[in-house]
Amino acid sequence: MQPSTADAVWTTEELQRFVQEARTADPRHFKMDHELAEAITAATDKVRPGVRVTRAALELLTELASAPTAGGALAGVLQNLDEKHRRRAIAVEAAVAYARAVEAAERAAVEPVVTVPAAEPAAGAAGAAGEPREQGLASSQTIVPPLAPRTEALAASEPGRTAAVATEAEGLRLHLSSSNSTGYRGVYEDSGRFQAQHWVDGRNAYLGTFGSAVEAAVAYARAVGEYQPPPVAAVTAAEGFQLHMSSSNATGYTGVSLERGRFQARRVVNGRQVYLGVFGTAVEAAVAYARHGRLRAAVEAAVAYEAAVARQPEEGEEEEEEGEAPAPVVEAEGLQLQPEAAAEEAVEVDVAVMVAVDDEEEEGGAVEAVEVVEAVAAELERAQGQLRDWLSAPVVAPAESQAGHGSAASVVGQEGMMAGAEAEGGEEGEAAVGLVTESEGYRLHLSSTGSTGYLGVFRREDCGRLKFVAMVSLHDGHRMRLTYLGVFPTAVKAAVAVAKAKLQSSSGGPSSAVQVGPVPTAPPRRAPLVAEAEGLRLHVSSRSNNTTGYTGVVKHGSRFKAQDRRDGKAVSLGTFDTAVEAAVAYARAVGQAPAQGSAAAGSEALDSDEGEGEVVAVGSGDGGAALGGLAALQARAAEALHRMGGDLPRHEP
DNA sequence: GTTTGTTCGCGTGCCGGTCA
DNA sequence: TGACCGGCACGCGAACAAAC
Repeated sequence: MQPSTADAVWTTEELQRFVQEARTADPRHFKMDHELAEAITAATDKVRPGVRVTRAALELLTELASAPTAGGALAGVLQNLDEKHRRRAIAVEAAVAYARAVEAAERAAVEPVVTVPAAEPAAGAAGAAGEPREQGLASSQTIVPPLAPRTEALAASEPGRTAAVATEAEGLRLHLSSSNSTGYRGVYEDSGRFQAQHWVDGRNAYLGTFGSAVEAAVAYARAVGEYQPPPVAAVTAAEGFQLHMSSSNATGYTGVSLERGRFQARRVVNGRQVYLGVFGTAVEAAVAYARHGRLRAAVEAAVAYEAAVARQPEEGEEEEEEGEAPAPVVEAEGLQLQPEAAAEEAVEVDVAVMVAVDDEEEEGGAVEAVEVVEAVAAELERAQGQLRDWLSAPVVAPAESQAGHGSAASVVGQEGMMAGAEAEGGEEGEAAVGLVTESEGYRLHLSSTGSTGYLGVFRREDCGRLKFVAMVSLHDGHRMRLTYLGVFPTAVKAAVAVAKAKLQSSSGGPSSAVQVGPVPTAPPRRAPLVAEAEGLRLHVSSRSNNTTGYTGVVKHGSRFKAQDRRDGKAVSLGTFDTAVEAAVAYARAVGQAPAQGSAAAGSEALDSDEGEGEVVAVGSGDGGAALGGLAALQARAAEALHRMGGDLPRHEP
């Protein structure tokens, strides 16, 4: 849809400044995907300086900048995820936001939506505008802008590259170098990433590897002593969180300590230190500390509710539990937790509401949990770890996360493919044999860290009897909702409830990242090879000594390494959880496989070799959607950029 | 001879433990 | 609560082997 001309109130400079600010404000975010970071700059470079683009474009860029924290309560969840999972989630969000931003920029540049007020000069006055304007465009005229010229810095410093060389970032001056290919002193490109090094006393000090040259240059500038730290004390709130200030802490924030040049956040829970992560800035760490407090309050509230429900008279087995909806209104941590009979005794705990209970209120005793029994309190610690895993459900459960639990668990998580689940359903075998991966026609969500082995399933001992509590976290398009599903006599039944809930949630649209649902009646005998993924044709290898099935992909421990050959040397393209991801990286680096060549050939070869090889195509929207959409979006964005006269930075084949 | 796969070793930094 | 320390997993490149 074409925005109205009255909507076009932002200048290109404002957009570019916005992107730059976003990059410096959250370098970790942009570090996630170097190409995206480069491309977003390139995208805005394509818009002629001085012209106005739509407010919609800016809003999309806002979305990009806030991608790691989008979704309110969801951000709190993401922050507490394992870093690996979080990176992936952020990368996907960033990809989506990026593609939208490019799309908007494309609209602004290609479609006649770029407007210049007739009353003022086009470039100069518009470029000088520092603040967004909401009005004065009634007489504006619509033009089709020419393709944007490259910036002066870009043209002068790095012809052929799409990103400009910044001279300043994060409050310090960067060291430029005309002899260095990256444009920055002490910064070297290595396998598509940028390594910062500093020579001290004749030794080369490693400063870190970064996704962009600017970030590496910032690290170098810091190392040589030109870093001017921001006024930490002035930042008392960020990302919607009230930060915990501390006068005794060198960083200025409670729970934040400087660890080898980075900032580590920890929090004490039940007498134990909980590691919250390492961050580039003290403010980020402080935000993680505050965020953890809120998440903890949310978990406590849910568990408190569960405890209250459990105290209701139980008259036997699951039938009674499912048939009766104990509908107590429980107040815990300042929350009203009310069961909904219409939702099969589920109670929705609105995380967005829960996180509104700030730590200060909690610690001040303004509200107090209702009789959280000691057993529940002990369970909390375990539940927190499990909840983190569970909330990370958009990433398919690690394939080998359940070592020792048998093959039933190991078949789950193969890039969303419906792998063969040999395990027999039924709770009888769950303890002795291994985790059940399917039951009642549903594929169960496994957890690598939870005490029960299932996502969203919590173990609880009640009056000497072991019970299993099921909870599920669903995103309704606006915010995260934590839903209590009930108490079940077995972990499998609880896991089925979780799978059902997730399936119902995902059936509303194709965006569900985790493929749940009835298990196919005739699963493949082995994990099939994927011929296409993320919009790329993969290189399927027919070599007999290839163990992964993909050219350029080798097994590296429990993970998969993608490597390319350049000038006879092996160049690592990264390591990945799955062979498909590594194959995608390889295809992206060297180009796609021939249209109907290697994939089919590989399939045939495998078929002939073992008689059970299979090649399937994985499109976006299925189990691989979390990553699957990334390349497709990038491809779309690249095409858009190409039409605008530029290209995404890309590895040369 | 060239291309591709495997193995190995090193450096880095994440993460948990301990102590003041 | 903050600071320090150590173990270990991971990323990466180099060297070598194997296949084409």
